[in-house]
Amino acid sequence: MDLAASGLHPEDWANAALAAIAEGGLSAVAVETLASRLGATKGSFYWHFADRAAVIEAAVLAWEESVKDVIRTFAPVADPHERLRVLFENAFRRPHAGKVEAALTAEPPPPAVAIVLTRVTRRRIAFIAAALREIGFDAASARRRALVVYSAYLGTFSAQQASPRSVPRGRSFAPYLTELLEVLTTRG
Amino acid sequence: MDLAASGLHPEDWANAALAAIAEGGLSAVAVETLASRLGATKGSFYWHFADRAAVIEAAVLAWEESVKDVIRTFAPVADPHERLRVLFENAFRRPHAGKVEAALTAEPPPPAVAIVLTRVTRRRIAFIAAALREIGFDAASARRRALVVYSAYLGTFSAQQASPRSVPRGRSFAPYLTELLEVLTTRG
DNA sequence: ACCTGAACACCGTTCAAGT
DNA sequence: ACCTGAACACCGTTCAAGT
Repeated sequence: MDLAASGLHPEDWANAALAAIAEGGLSAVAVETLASRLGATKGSFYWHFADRAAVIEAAVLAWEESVKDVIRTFAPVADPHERLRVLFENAFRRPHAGKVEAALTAEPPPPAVAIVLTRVTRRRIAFIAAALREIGFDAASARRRALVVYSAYLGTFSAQQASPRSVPRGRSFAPYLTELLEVLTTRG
Repeated sequence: MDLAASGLHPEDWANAALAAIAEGGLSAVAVETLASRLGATKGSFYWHFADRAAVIEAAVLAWEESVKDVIRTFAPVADPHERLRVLFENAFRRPHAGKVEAALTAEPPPPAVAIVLTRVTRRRIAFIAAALREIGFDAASARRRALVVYSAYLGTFSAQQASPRSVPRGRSFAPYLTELLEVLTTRG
């Protein structure tokens, strides 16, 4: 395929930026790197975007769409326990799982990014809280537990990054996830 | 106090760098910013440190010492439930709680930083796991739960950063922490 | 409309010169 | 031993010029 074919679209830059964030964090979003990866020059980049911050915002919007897709995919699962399990199994299977979230929460983000990040976070917590209400928790404790579940989800990636050997991987991950969900979604 | 008094020590730079990380993430560690904050010049910085990475490493080592202090402070608490509660209450009270962890896990850190980060992570998980064993969990499930607890701890900061209004703050934080610890440290 | 390549600004880094 | 200030390199950004 001819990546350097004339006619690069903004989405091409945004996707390249999103991939860079997932692999190396925000600091990996370098205009020159993106350009050479797409077979273009820095000047071309500045035709499509005002600055580096703009392509990061576009990348984050693309990320939001992928999150919506995931939620749309798993929302139809009837059993709420099962719904949460497949949701998290899917999430943890991805090679760069949690990298975008980590990159965006590492330092105070620019306002445009913060807005998207907040939207995604609320949508996810609401999705988990809804499942917990179906399980039988009242609204208030469903919200509190949803936050614990989501925090444990985010934090597991951080812990994995911080000390890979401390976090179960591959074959031994399933029992860990089972216990995590059992503990957090069982009514006391 | 005369910050610009001649005789800046490496710890001065390291502490300034650690404060910068806590406030604005790794990208806030700018040699020129540190220098002007200490009333010195960039040239002075490069007398004490080989490069920017070196002061970041020194900052992370200072952070590790503060973590050790915290553990030393709370280790004597006899009741393991109480020990965990005061540990987390203390952690969440700090203004820049979780910022260093977030900054260091946002992207693959340089090897020297990764080593310290792993050390701190393992020490913390071991400390929590020990409390869970005292509570009555067997070694294997104490380790699994300790990881969930620590992940929830880290992730709560991320969620807070991502969507402040989604996370209880101030007066309403105590009940959230109570539920979190109750759920995670109660034997099924 | 879309892209190139050269130029400039900023900050990390070096270093000769000062005390 | 410790620091300054000027110089250089790198990457974000601009822009005149090309197709």
